[in-house]
Amino acid sequence: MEGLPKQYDPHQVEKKLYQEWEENNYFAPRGNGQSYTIPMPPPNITGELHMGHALNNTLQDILTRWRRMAGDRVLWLPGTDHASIATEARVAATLKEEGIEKKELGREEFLQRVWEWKYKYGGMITEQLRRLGSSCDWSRERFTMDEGLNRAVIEAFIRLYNKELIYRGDYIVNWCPYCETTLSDIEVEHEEKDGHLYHIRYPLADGSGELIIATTRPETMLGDTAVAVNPEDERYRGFVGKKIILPLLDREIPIISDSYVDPEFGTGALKITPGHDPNDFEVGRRHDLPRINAMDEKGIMTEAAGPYAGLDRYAARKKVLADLEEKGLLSRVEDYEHAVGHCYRCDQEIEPLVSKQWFVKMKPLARPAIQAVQEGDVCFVPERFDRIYLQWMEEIRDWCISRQLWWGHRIPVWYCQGCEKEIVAREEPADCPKCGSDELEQDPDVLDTWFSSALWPFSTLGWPENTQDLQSFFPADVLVTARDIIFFWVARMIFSSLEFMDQAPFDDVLIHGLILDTDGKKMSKSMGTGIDPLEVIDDHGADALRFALVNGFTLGNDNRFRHEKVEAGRNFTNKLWNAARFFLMNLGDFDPSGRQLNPQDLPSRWILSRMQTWTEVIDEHLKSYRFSDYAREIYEYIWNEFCDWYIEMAKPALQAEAKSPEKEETLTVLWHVLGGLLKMLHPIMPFVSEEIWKALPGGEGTIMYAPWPRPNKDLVDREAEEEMETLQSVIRSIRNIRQEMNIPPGRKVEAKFFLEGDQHELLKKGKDYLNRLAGISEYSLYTWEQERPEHAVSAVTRGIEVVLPLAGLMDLKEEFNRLEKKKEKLEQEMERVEKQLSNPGFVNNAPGHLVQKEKEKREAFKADYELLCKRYRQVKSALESGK
RNA sequence: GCACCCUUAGCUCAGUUGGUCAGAGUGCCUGCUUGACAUGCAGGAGGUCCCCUGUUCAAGUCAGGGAGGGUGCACCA
Repeated sequence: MEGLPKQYDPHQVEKKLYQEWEENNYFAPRGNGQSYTIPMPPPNITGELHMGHALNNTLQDILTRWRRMAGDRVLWLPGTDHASIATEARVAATLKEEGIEKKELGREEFLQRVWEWKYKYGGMITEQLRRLGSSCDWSRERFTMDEGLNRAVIEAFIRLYNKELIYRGDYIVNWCPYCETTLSDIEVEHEEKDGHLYHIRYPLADGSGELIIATTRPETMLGDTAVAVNPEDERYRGFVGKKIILPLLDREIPIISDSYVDPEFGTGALKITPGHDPNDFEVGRRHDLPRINAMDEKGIMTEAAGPYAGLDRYAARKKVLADLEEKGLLSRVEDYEHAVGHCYRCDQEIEPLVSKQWFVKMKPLARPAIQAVQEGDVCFVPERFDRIYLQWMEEIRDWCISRQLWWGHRIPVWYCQGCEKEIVAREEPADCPKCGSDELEQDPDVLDTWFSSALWPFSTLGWPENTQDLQSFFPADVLVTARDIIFFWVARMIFSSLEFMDQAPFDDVLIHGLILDTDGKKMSKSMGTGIDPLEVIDDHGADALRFALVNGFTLGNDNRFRHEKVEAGRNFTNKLWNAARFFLMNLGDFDPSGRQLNPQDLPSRWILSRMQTWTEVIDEHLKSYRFSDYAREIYEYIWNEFCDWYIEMAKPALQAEAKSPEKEETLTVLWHVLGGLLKMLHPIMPFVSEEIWKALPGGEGTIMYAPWPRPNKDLVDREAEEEMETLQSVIRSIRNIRQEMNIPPGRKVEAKFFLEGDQHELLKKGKDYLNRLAGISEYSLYTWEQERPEHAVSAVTRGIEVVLPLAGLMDLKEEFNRLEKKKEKLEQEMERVEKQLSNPGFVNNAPGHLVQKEKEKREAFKADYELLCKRYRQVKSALESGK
């Protein structure tokens, strides 16, 4: 084993281990423990692994590996999402580069190409997830467009349709003229834009005057069918019912009154364009106004726009303004900042447009979904996200689900060309059930991608079939996802699951924030500020990346990515690697497996006792999803307790050449503790923990199924912990003195300890450790009362006065100053304790154990203080007499 | 406009239900080729926990107000 390299090299390890895990099918659920399910948020097939994915999947993997070791029958179910718009746009763009237009290719041929593209590139991200170490069950991998999921989508559509929760109708929708499809409300992103508010004169038909209306979008006036004023508005009361001339087109339109109009805004007169504004659409419905589509699907003005027909919307705006100006109808232009909707995929301005679309009626579905969260069937972690969810759910509007795209689940509706009957069916019907015509045409549109994602927690398990998997693994235990997807996905899964499964899809929803760049900005591919997780893995290994992503972050908050954190993670893997190396180098032919733990020496009693605390603490953190605490704590146990203290203290016993009971016991304890630490580390650092595990005696098989450590009360040893703390404190005091006195590390010194009788034994036991860790060659023990040497440096801790006689090496004056500082500090602390204890409010109201604690503290301080003062006086008088 | 988050050491951030909570990593300073590890070891310096006012025996921690930074939702054209 001495062949182990001095530095841990993840490249040698990660690929090999992952392959082994996957080949052995370790990721699939096994055993007959209780089931534990996590549905993986399916990344888009167009996607490449970014830091968000890396964080998201690290968290899921931690839970998965932890529960698996704890004995659960764990299913972490992976897959990918077909992402209609993104994929269609991507493939269309690729074709365009070859000089092929999507429309020329035709639907069937185009879809053929998309599938080809999917097979070629769609698996890329799943390969990348493997590099991260994700232990999801690839044998159950699903794709939102695979056959089973398609069945689920059609079933869902039909059931909702039959309950009249899906309907088709003419409504105003969000339209992206670039993608040429509708978008749901949440797919529109509002951005504040500097624009203008144009005040336009509309002359009255009877020539008796004019009204001035204000608009940010003058080109839409071409579709105006009314001007509205508030019924309460005195200024315009006489105008209601009159006709007004729409400038440029000279169309006569009515002046109506509607309380929607805000008299305070602009001039108080509002142009009404039911065809191109959602609010105006509603006004139009109330007043039975005609709807004019002045703009088409590409944002080009239609025939209805008269002379402006054929212009695109931006050109039309310019021309409309120029013409108004020329005619003197533009009364005023003011700067105005307003929110403009943009397509979340292509970032083009969206256009409100009236068209015939399919919608899901949301109110009846939202009600139980609200209840589920209110009643705690679904818990958001952190809790505050339930308010965000509820607020959205309570104000939800109907969901437009049809998309004018080819790539996606085709809407299972056929229209009879003979009698116009609408036929909803699982399979293509042969003829119309009403009129018998066989001329049927399927709706050309596909469904919103999120319609299929909404079914993910159960469609992936076989629904609508009542499969074994569905019975075993539904509902899921946890969903881990990013904040920006709560509405798109989480909300929709909840109401879909309640509707189709009659149950919430998962118990807990973990919401994590974004990984920001070093400057605290959102990482952006186009800006080049993204950091590629794969590069980080190449440089430092997946374990280091995982650790960096989890350590020091709070669930739900954004977190800056820093290279230093990855380096810290890498250093940690290396530290552990070398601790293991040390153990293996000392192992010889010793086989610790099967040996009883019966620790006699102090460090062993101590570390085993500490380990019982670790196992409890770590488990608690994981149970409460405190990933950061888990990472920090395991780091601390390994580095600061196991490596810094236990290994160092184990060295004397191990250095004995011959086999000895001490040596064997120490090896047994080292083996046991190291194994336990590896297991507790495994969820977050799966590779290095497995690699070391395999090198340990008895480490056959995989750490993935090594039993999760449980606390053993018999090994808890408070006395050992107390004694160890004292010993550590003494060693630290000596190190401190040595450093301050510039004693070279190699130089051994002599010490005198002044202490109470019951501590003599401890110091005697500590001989080897004091020698090794504090450089104390010889020492002698005295009682508190005995005489101290004058020319010496001293420190007091835990009732022990450490005295290093350093005549010649020290300056008495300096020592005096040192003591004075220590004395002052101790006085301050004593004062604080004294104040607490003399406060009747505290003594009477605080819990008893806290009062007790303060009292004990007071006693301990007092003892130390007396020692310190005695020494202080001695040095002081020595100084004075020396003058 | 409404809601939420953040403000703690030079930097990046932890601090569960109020009671050693003033922490970690990194950076900085001082020593160290100590036979696991210089991706390391040892020691050290660094903070009005944004400000104000309350509640309490006790407040980074709770309440109210304010300042600065960020995000989401909704928009009156």
